[in-house]
Amino acid sequence: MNVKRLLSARIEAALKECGVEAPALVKTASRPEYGHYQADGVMAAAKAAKANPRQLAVQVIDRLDADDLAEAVEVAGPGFLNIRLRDQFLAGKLNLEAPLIGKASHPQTVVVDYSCPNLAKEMHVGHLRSTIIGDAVARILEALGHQVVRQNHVGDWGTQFGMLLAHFDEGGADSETLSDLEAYYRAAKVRFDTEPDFQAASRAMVVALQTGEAGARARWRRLIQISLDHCQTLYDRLGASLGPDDVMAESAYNDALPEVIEALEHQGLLTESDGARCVFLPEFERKDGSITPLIAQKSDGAYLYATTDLAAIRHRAQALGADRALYFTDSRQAFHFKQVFAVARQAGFAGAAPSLEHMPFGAMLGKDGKPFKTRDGGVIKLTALLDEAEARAARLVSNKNPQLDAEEQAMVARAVGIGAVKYADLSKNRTSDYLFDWEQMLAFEGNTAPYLLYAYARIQSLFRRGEVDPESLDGEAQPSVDAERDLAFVLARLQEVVEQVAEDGYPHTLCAYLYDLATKFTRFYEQCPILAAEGAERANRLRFAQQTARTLHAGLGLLGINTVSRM
RNA sequence: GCGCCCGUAGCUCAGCUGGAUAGAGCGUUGGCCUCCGAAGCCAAAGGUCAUAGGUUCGAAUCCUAUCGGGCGCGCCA
Repeated sequence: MNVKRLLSARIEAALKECGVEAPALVKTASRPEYGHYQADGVMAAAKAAKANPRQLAVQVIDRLDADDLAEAVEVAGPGFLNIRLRDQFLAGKLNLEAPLIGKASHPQTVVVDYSCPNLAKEMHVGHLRSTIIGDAVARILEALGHQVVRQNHVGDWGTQFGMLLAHFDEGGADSETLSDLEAYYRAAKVRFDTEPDFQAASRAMVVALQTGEAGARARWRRLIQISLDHCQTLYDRLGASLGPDDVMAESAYNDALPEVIEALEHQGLLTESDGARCVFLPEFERKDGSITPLIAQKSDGAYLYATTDLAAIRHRAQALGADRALYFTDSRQAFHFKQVFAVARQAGFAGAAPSLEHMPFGAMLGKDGKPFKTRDGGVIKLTALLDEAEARAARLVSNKNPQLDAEEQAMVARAVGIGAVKYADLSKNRTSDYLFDWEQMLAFEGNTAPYLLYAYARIQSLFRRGEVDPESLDGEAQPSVDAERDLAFVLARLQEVVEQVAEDGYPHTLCAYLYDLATKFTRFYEQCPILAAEGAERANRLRFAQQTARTLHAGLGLLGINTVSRM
């Protein structure tokens, strides 16, 4: 149950009885001495109603029906409502047999467009953000009972494939030597830039591909399959919930592109400009009175990615029946999507639904604050990053826990290393630019995945040592001392945090929540002996431990991070 | 030139539709392992929230300008 929403509803009802319709603006209290939640909406409501905020606050409390959940609701300062929850109410949220996450009352169909690498190249660190953040949001939406349709809109079409296929064709490589896709791409690029004959062959190959010439098509299929397999290996290694069925490549829309143009034409949206067919929407007017066009078809007749994106929107709205379509791409494409979304609405490709939401993320910068590149101007391959992460974690594990057998050490190193990389990315606000730093990305202390995994492992260790079967624990955890109350309050907030992320697509709030949880648990653990306690107290503290373990496991699971019982 | 995003502690970042004394991690300093795992805990130092105005009972948050950074802006994706 979403406690925040429950409180908001109660307070808004009370406000309404006072003759004011206004949002309650409930948030977790800014300071612990203010209680659990605070409602700031009364002040704004009083302002709008030209009433005295403190007087209105008193009236709201008089009419507030919250005795079942709050032990105290008080007016403070200029008109804050401070709310302290009852221990009993918190305990009711901490039932070991109840599901941790409640389903949405109105399940939606949500398309999540993420990862989307270009198949001409190897996946590199730049693909992490879309893949990891999109995956977390997809999992979260699913956990809330929404129907999620993953769409891996991979780039498998366009001029650069002509180059690769020509290289393929001229004996520059065969499928066996494609194990290093990046090197293969670079080799082809060098030839393209230096050999006129090769350049001509490349262009011819594009034409052959587009006209459906059988040989070219066959080679193209082989090439993208190799690349897709490479991606899948990385998805599996990363623990991304993407599979072959989620691939909806650009080329899949090829047949729909003429229809898109036709539809635009039919609605009088197309204008020819310098030979290209464009859509000029008044909302994209510049200061000088000209309009930034969306180019739907080039002067040579070729289509562009805007056209493909329009076709994709039509597919998502009409064939997939999406209520929402979320796009996890970098923020440089913000204007592109703004245009495409506007044109899609105008053309009727999307009606009232789906809501089209670009979920942008910032650029990756180097330590110097400049756009990130390696010394030779290249990029760091994803494989290399994950190798390094696992190697560092393996050293640490063998150091800290040498008694684990080799197989378990390797398993733990994977969980810790991969988890650290993912968490480093997930824990930051996605919209800000991202500073790539090995040390920071592979840190194992402080607010990191290993810290959360460690808290979880300690709980499992506790159960082992106490010979407690956590599955056999049942009932509610009852808080009675402050360390327990603090822990209980965090545990009770999972639902509201998860719902928040489903709405706005910012998984870093879930990370912050889990870190807070692990911190509160560790304090509880330091202050409240569990196994040394006796009888009902011991049983109760074991319930806190188990509820924490369940929440950590579920929360990390939503982020796509696996827990380990020993590390 | 126009547009979008950003500027918070030495470093990396939070700060939720304006709200109470701006918070974490790393790093630094000092404590804590005969005590359920020290990848941990406790404590301390550290901030004119880029700058200058404005709106407001109240501004890191909203508005304007300036400085600084990143990114976009008709036939790449």
